[in-house]
Amino acid sequence: MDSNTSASPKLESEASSELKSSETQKKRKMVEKTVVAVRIGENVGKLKNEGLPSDFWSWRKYGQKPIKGSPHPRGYYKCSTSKGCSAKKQVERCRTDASMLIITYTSTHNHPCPAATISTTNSSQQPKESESETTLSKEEDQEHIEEQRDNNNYNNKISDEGTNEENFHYLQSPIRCSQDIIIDQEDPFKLNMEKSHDKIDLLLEEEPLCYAQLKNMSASKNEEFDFFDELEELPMSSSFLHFTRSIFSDERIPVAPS
DNA sequence: CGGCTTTGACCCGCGC
DNA sequence: GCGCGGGTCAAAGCCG
Repeated sequence: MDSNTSASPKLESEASSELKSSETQKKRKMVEKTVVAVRIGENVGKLKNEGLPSDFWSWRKYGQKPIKGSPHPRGYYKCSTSKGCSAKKQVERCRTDASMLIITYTSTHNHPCPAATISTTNSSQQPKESESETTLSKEEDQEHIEEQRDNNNYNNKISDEGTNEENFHYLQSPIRCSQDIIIDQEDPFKLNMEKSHDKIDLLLEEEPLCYAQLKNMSASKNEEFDFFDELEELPMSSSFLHFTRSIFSDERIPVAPS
């Protein structure tokens, strides 16, 4: 009887909403979250979404909301690569550092990475946005370096491996780093892809590595909150991993003057 | 014409 | 029980 609100145009959707709601509710508590911090810097405004890095997937914005305590609104994106894909991500700017993007991935893709597909088709050609393995070599190298640096400088990973069933692994924030991108992430997608596509594994070959490293670090999680202090946000439990060269691979900024 | 972004409204969970 | 904040939907407009 509470459906009294027939005045609402959403009544109809309510029915379907119900389903959705139920799922949403559940998800709200148990969703897999992957938090990625990305430094955008001058890329801002250059890229599609305010410098929002485009990963392997294509996303469609379905909402935006101002977040209390944050001067910047949070954008909500759904994976538009595949119709049935329930993967989502939230993009917001770091409260303390506007040049920092905090991307939170939720749910997993139920389809192979488009980049991978392309790769499979044209192993020598890669999508612009998704950096190519070839390029990866370089970036990978850098990333590794950065990662190591991270490991060295910050063995403070916040993760409580196991604190949440979500498998969050918190990494430190890059703000201090000289590099532009930093990330953290759990890799639900990866796992998914790995299972289905071998090639994808190639693209992400370094990810698992980082992951392992991170895991290692996590073992020595000590003053993880140190970097938290820097961010002062990200109260959510998540995992900081590294992410993507993909993002700015195109516009990435040279960090080390090798 | 199709897809994407924008924006306002609605719904739900959580804290007080 | 109420209010707040966050997340999602859907219509309208814009762009390629």
